[in-house]
Amino acid sequence: MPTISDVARKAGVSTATVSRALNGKSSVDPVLVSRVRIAAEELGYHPNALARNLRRQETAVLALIISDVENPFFTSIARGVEDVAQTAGYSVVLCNSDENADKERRYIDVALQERVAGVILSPTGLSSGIERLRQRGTPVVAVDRPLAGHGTDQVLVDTRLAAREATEHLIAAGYRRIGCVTGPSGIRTADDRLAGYRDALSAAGLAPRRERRAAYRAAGGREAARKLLDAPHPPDALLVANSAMAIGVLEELAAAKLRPGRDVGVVAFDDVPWASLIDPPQTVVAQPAYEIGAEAARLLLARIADPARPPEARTLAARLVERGSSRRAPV
Amino acid sequence: MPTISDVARKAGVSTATVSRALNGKSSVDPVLVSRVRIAAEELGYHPNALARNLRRQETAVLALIISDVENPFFTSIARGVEDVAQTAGYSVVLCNSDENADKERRYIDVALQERVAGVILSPTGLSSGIERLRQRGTPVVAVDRPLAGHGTDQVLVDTRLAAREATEHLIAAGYRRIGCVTGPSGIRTADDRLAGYRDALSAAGLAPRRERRAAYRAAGGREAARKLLDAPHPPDALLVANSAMAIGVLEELAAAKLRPGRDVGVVAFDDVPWASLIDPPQTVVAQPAYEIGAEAARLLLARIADPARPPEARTLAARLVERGSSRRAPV
DNA sequence: TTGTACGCGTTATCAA
DNA sequence: TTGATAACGCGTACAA
Repeated sequence: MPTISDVARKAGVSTATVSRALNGKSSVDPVLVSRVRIAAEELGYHPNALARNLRRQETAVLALIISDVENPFFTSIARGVEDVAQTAGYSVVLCNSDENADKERRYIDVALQERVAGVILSPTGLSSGIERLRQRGTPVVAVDRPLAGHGTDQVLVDTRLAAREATEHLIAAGYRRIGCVTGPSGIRTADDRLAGYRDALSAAGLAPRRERRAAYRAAGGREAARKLLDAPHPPDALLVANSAMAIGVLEELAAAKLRPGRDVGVVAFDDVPWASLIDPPQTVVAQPAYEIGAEAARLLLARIADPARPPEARTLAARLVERGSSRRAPV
Repeated sequence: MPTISDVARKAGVSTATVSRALNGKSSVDPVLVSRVRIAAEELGYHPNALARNLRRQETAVLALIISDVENPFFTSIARGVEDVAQTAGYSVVLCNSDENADKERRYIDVALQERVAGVILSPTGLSSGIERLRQRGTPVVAVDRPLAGHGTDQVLVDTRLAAREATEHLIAAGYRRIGCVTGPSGIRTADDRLAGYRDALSAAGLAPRRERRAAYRAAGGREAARKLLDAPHPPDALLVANSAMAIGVLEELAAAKLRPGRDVGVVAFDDVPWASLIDPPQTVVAQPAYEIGAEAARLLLARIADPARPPEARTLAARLVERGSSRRAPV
């Protein structure tokens, strides 16, 4: 592990000159520059980022804290963030909070301790850790879910409206006993999608509601669907708030010999790659995940560059993609 | 951004005592400990990991460099790594090399500069960057694909054998014109799966081979499938080397009105969550992705603890999961 | 243009 | 048990 002074010694110059030569800041004699370059190369010298950042009081790394690495929605966001960050010379550290407030707090602590330049996160809940970021002045951008208290940059989707439109689409298709499978209370997207569902039902004068909450995972969807189907007046259609849950729901429907688009209408959030592959193809609410990530990264970089700029909240629109699962078979 | 000396001043002790109190190393007067704790809390003190690591000459972060964040196989690996690392007090930095040697090299550089404690990676190709890690003495574990030159810890899958068995399964089902859709030349898994396919064909005395390489993505699968299907004697079954490619292949088959398990047999690598959801359910080669990650993390931690221990290469087995897509309809 | 010397925030050594 | 102090490796005033 050669240091800058090893290089200096080998090149016959001072450490200051090595630093300047390698960073191309101040003007250095071209002859010395190449001597330094060669020495560094021969020694296999890699500048110590720890020391450099300690000295510079800044890091070129962004932390992205998402709630589920296995959810394609979030990995698409990650790609968006990465592409933008990359071109600006930043690295991205991906952290998986696993929809767990404790893990989220731990990762925020790590981000704080590592002195990352900024944080992008999809808040798990009320998110206590966030205040410490604010207090330390670390730039933060919330994605997918809003952060309580204003003054935060955010990139969200009008998910309540999207849920309402999806439900209205089911109503328009002729379904009348529409149910909703959503995530845990407290997770904003889960609450908003449920609210949108209720909006549509109320507007259409439909009752009663058939609602079920469960974990944002396949097992949760399976469980919720089973309970809904076992109830006295089971739903004839389902709005599912998350693609992982949709897997469980579809499994449960198959087990009950209920075919989507014929026996029961189904619309699920997120246009995953396999949505058009299943039979029948799945009607989905497509969220612009990649763009959310890219936009969040842009916002974060802008704030790092100018901490005083007014906070921005961008809301992107989702798009209903109609496929076979929400059709209603002729009676 | 309060420092350790702010805390020391406020608690009326030396910085050394603060350090000791907060790290619980040496024995400190309990009274002082609580005074320090309170002072730190009130100040909102977060130790500067940069300074700490610079001093300690070590970091508690692992870098995981994978070739595709959007591939469920790799995100499962990530979870395995994370779970093991977490319990050992390490954080995991996830990097997406995107099957791109340049990006891989850049991330290896970052890992080197940030002085991470160790690296787990799925090598993109010949991987030149790796030597610099070795040379610097940074522990490395290869996953999914081997690293040229011995002396590296590795966690692999006997993917050639798995491909052979999958092909034999198709043969046993009655298919005779079996084709193979695999990834780019140079990516070891792509090469090995192709080799396994050839093994089976040779052993059964079947010819000619119907092979096609393309990018490990849906578009690649689509393109490969189309070319194979357009050929003079199109295949009656397909072995697909990757789940992303499988999406493209299935789309292409649907477009050609070819139904898996009836018109054409299909086996694909990786038991993705939706494999049993499509119609017919997809026969897959299930790789123990989570376990690969967990094992790699264990190996890495062991090497960090003891750099002198002999390198280990673990090979895990894949499992063929028979479902509908590889059945052969009665003639 | 180059070199000397200090400080970034910690932890570890050594005395007290 | 505690405190003063020297590193860790780098960037950058300041002086030459």
